Amino acid sequence: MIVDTIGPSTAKIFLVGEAPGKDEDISGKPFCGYAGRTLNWLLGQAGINRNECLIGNVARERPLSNKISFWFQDKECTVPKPKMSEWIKKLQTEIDFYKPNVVVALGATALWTLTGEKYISKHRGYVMESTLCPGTKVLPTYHPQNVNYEWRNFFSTVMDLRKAKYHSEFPEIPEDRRHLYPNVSLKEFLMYCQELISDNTFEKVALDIETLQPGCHINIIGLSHLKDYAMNIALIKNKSACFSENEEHELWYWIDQVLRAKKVIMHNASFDANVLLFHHHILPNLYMDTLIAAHALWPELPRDLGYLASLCLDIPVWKTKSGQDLYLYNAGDCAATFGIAEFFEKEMVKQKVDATYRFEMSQLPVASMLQLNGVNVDKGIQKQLKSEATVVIEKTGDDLSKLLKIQIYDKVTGKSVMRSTKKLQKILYIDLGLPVQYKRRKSASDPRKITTDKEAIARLAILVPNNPIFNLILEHRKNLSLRKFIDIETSLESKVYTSYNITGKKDNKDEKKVDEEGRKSFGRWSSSKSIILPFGSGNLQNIPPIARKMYRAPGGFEWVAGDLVQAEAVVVAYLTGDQTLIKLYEDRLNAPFSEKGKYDVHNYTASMMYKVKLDDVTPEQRKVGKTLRHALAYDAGPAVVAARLGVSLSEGKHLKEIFHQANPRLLLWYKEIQDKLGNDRTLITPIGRKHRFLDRWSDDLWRSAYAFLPQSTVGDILNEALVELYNLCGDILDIKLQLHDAIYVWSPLEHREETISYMRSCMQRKVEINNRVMEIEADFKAGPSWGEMEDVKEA
DNA sequence: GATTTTACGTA
DNA sequence: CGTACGTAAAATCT
Repeated sequence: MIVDTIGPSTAKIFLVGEAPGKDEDISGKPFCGYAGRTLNWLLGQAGINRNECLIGNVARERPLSNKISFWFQDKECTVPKPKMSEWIKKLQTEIDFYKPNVVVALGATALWTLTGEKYISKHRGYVMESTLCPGTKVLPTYHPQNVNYEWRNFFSTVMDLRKAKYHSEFPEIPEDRRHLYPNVSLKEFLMYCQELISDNTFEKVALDIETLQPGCHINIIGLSHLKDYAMNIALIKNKSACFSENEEHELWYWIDQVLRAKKVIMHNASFDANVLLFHHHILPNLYMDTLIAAHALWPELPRDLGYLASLCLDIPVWKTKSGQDLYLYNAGDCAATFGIAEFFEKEMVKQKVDATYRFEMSQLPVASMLQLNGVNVDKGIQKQLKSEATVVIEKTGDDLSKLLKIQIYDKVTGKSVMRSTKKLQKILYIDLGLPVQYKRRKSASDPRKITTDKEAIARLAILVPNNPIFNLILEHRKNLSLRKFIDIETSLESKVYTSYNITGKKDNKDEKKVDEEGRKSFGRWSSSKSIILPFGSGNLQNIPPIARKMYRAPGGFEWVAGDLVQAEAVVVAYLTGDQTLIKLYEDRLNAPFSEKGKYDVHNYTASMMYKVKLDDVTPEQRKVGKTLRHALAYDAGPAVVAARLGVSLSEGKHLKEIFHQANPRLLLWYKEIQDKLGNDRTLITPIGRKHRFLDRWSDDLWRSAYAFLPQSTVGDILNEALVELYNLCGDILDIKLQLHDAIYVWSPLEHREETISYMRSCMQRKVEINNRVMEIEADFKAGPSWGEMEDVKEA
């Protein structure tokens, strides 16, 4: 059935979708099915009255199997079939006739039809001029059906529709008021700096640098003092310096003056400010990091400038030709950063996230210090560990070669077959005919995937007893993996470095993937390769214990670590209001060191589960208690419990049941979280950090939410401690690592007690949860290397 | 050569 | 159907 455009001829907004679906095909009306209901809801959120809009689709008939490509001649959907061409002309006529103030392109097909552009995620939120109807204003956003599939796009779509409502009041396409001065002369840039300094009406500047690899040498530096003004200058072109030493000296002098005199705004100061400090010894008067502000406001959303500008500003897309004119691109970034900062100042107060923002900003100095200081590697031990791993790899490889009668190593590349999933699948499941193992699925509706991961190999080892190959495979692969952590490049000072990311690293710079990847970012730091000092394995938060041995303290010093004991479990106890458990933790905290062993939460759990006295709990029962305490804080399934304990599925189910009987508050807490999510999809931690859960309403979302509160709370407590420790004794204590719930430092051998005392006073923080004051105990280890630390016994 | 998938390490 | 994170190499696509 033909589905034509409907709505009042006086409409200021014209909503254009893709093609009719099943319900539309039956009724002959656009957006009357599932997608239509979503559209109504989105419009409601944006304050738009559907009855006042023209609504239609590009295609007027339902395509075969609902695939829009049916109406195109090519897979890329850029060459329409004759029928489609007619419809496009019809749409053009309608727009020219009704003259709406704004046409909202819902989805990629409408975007392409109206503007000739592809990639909806790159263009959404940006006002464009229609190429189909020149002079007509187009605002692209996601198709409602996409919002049904990708719930995280709901927020962006509502923001876009709000912008559309604003733009529906007038027909004019806003002109680009930005004055961008890319690649100016030295004289012009110096004048700009000097004017900025002498004019006190401008108190803020935004800064953005571009750098060359390797080494992150600045080749472009840009400044902006207004949201529609930016200037930049080139320092390096074609690998050679643009200025003489004296000229460059003068340039940096004035940049330094500006960055001291003004409140400086950057997007990702962890990078820009660190490069300025590392290469030019400039310490800007940092006022706002828009990356951190975005994280405080919307931790669940992308944080790249292009995305943020689409939400906060009304400017044209400037990232489309990023490869072509780096100078224009940089100037656009500077101006956008300035504009976004203005928006964020107000929005953060409005959303009451300024405390979270200030807290994250306070973490920048210590994160910066940790990145630039690095961690020393003992080359001798590195070599020894590498050869030990190699011996195991070769031995297990040879044994496997003999047993399987195949060549384990590729003679040309030297690579092991055991790392190739495809080849190993063939060996195990086809050549040997072993039972095929599948990956544990996230949801029962997901497709089953064949796997040869270590869980699968371990299962095979049980299914096929007395076959040595499984252990050999596991041992072989484990050491291949371990060697990757050991065999790393260090700097000339034998150091490795990491970049600690306060907001997490995933920033989805890739426009095509912008709406795919999960963005959680619960407030814990992540650790990734430093591009300023690219030495080491990058992430220092996932080094295996054996590889930690090569990180040794220098003569006269030792590693000291403070660890928040069972931190997440303690937070869960306070959150669930489990009074017995809380008392146990409090008693343990207050007990003298020698008596702490009496207050063992896993013994207690086991005694409650098995209804036996504390003293009668067997080690086996304690293990069960420990496993369940951990797994069920995040609502693990019976299969996982069973697998972890090596028992049957029914036994796993039974254990879950008796655990919940013994800990009834946990299930109530789950329910409480679900109810809170039901209100506004938002949770707030005891520290005051907010997170919205935008994923599809499911067990998955709930489990993620259960994890959020304890994980984020512990992360924040530790970072509060880290900031305080750095501010208090950063000059006398050498802080080396942050591992989510632990802080590692180098301490002079003779000052161990003082070090621990400082660390304890910073780490054991009082936090109010449910009208009780929680304090998580810290315990301490010390030793010559990161991998050889022993508990510090205290009197 | 670029992108996606698989596996694996930590808290 | 624990969560979160980042990296490397293989597999796959263009």
